[in-house]
Amino acid sequence: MRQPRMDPEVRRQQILEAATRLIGLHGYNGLTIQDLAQRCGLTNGGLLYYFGSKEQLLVAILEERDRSEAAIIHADLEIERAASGKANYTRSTVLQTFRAIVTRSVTQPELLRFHSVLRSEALNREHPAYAFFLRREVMVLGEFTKVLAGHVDVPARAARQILALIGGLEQQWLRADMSFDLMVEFDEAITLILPWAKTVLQTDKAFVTN
Amino acid sequence: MRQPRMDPEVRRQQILEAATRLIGLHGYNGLTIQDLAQRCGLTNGGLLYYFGSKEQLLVAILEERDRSEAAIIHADLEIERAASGKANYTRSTVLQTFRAIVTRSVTQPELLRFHSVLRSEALNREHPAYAFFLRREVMVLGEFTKVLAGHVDVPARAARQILALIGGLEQQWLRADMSFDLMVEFDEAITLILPWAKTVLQTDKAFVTN
Amino acid sequence: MRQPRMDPEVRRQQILEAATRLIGLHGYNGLTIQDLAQRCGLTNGGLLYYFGSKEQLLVAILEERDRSEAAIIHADLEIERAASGKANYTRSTVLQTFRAIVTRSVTQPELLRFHSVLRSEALNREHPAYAFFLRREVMVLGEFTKVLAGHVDVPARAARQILALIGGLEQQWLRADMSFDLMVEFDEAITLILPWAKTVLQTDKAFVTN
Amino acid sequence: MRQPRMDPEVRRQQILEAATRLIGLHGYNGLTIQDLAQRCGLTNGGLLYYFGSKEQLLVAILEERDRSEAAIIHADLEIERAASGKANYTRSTVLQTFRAIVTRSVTQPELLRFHSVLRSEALNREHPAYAFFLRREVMVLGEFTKVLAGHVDVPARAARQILALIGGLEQQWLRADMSFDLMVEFDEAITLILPWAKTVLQTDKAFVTN
DNA sequence: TATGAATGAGTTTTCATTCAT
DNA sequence: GATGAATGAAAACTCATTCAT
Repeated sequence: MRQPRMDPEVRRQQILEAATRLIGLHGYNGLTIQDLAQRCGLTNGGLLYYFGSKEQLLVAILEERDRSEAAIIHADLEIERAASGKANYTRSTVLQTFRAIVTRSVTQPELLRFHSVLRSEALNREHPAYAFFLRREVMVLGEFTKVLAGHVDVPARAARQILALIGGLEQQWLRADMSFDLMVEFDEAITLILPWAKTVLQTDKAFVTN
Repeated sequence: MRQPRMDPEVRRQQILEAATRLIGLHGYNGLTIQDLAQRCGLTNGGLLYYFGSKEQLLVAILEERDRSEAAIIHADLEIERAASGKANYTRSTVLQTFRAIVTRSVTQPELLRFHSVLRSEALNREHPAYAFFLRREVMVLGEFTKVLAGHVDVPARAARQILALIGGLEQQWLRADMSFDLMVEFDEAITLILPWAKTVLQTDKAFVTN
Repeated sequence: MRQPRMDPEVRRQQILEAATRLIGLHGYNGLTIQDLAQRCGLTNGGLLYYFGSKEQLLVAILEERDRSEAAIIHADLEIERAASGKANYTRSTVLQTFRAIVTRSVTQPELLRFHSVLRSEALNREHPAYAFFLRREVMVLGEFTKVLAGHVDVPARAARQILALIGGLEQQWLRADMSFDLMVEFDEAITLILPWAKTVLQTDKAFVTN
Repeated sequence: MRQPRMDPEVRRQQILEAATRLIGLHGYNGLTIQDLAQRCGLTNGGLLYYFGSKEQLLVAILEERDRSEAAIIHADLEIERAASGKANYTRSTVLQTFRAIVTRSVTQPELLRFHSVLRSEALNREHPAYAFFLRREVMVLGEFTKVLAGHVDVPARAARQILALIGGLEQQWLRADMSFDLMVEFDEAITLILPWAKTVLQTDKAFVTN
């Protein structure tokens, strides 16, 4: 027993993080338990002790993501609207909803890589993450649509467009080795759909700065 | 010798097509020579007789794609501009350039799947298709930029946006099992960037109909 | 500590019983510590705390069997003969000796399964139960031979035959999912070797009934 | 490629034989592909090339057995009876039917070991050979019953007894390391059920000798 | 009395590849 | 122009066992 026995919760997190990174590099199919275990400093069996199987490991990652993401975003929005008492969200909130997603991608490119790669791999109905990403896409589109209510002509369509823009720009950003400013490009792009975005952005920034 | 000895070129094409389909389903990592060979009605060795190795097979597919795609698009454009004698492309041509891509995706969803899946898998520098897709993205963005000259404020940026929109909408379309009209969604989306698109479309259609 | 800390002796018995059942199903090779531990509601390590190793667990089961079986049979017989003062056993005792074995199998089919399966698996010299079953077969044949003295021409041969019949019928009974009356079949079979068996049986029964 | 490429049919037979021997020693659960492959002078994969999986290997063995056994016995019997024109078999044939089985066991102890061990292991409904041995036992009992018609009071019962005797004696023989004469013991035992057996045996032998 | 993390060896199976025929 | 036997490496997973706590 060479491995200096770690706090199990810490170890779990360590594994999840390493797995997320590796899937971001090679996809789920390209991930090998052996490689992952080695990078975590344990044996094959030692790793599977935590998650039982490769697929369950994936599920664990996705669940973790779900917890830390969708829930939070949704909750934030609800609170804001409840507080305001109005039917629709403010322009600032709408913009922040979308920008928050991109901000996260910029600050955590490994997570972005993970999503970008796995999401495409999971286009196949038999992929273990297929259902997850299908469900999630429906949910995100729904959420976007709600958020956009009152701000565009056809909210569902705009939701599609924004989601497409985010995903598409992110992928270009990764392929270009993050050599352009994703945030700037997104801000420009969102202006196509929400023409008032630029003004709001400047106002918000001014507000923050002062 | 069960296999009724086929014309080698036909056989090659058959293999390439089957491989394209399978990569569209499982990615390059998920593709197995065994599976592919079986579906082509020949043995492992028989298949490798044609392509030497799995990676060379991938290269062959990509080369084939290159030939049948970029070349054609580019050539068409050049011809058009040369004929017109002007510096910029006509609105109709610009629109057709982008629509042609989407049209191809709609009419050949298996090719779309192949690109969608492989493009993401190839985000990794070590992936055998990494260089291909990097090169290609640069080229496409360049082409788009040129085409957009004189039609938008910042052509390079619009190129980015259009490419992102196409890729993003395509992926949504695949995940939704092609249950919405991709062409319509694209036409709506392109209007955000090229406000005159709708008019041109109607005119063109009228022209075609009459 | 989920397990409600049990009386260690009770726990030991619980483990032995579960192990007996599982070996009856999958043999010793097919038994896994993991499975056994789970069914006993404790962990791998917890189980091995009791028996040290898989092989020692098997030994423990066999010892337990030895204690509760051969010993008892043998003792009963000795008492009977000592009491009677004669050199040979009475017909009733002879018959009861063999019937007792079958009765046990009928009333405890899980034990029968255990013996049936393990006995065959242990035909291999390297099997951890090889010596046990070899010793035991010699002993049983010897016991049978002694018991049969004066009742058949060649007691050792009859012992062989009876042992074969019991084992063979038992296995048929198990394979047929206990769908015929093993006791009846045995009583009929034993009559081939001990022609007076039927009469004795009827007399004994009459005696019991009245 | 160290292995001097063998005639595939010969290789198949070699594998089947080695597998039969190993299963006779360790059972199906105790058989490992690795061990088997090594003894055949091939790698794991090389072996599985022939049979696909461990279970399919077992199936192949059982099918081979079926072909070379039941079929032959049955055919022989039918021919004999058809030739004689009578409803029942002759005493000599009846006896030969049973003796043939034992003879085979004596001359091919590895086959006997295989059957003895696997038959018990396969008492479990989930064992891959369960169905095979169930079907086979039903068939054998049926065959025996037919053969015994006209020669004993209750043919089905006698069939049971004979099958039990054969199986039981065989197992004793194996455990005793073949140190007694199984054929003799069987001939003595069958006399219990077919009292004329001894006479027939002597007559047959005399006939053969003269 | 156990648990629970971890090992090391081994399991079946898969895969890309090779090469004699 | 292919087949078909075989390899070698690696895949995911299992298992008996160990040992600090």
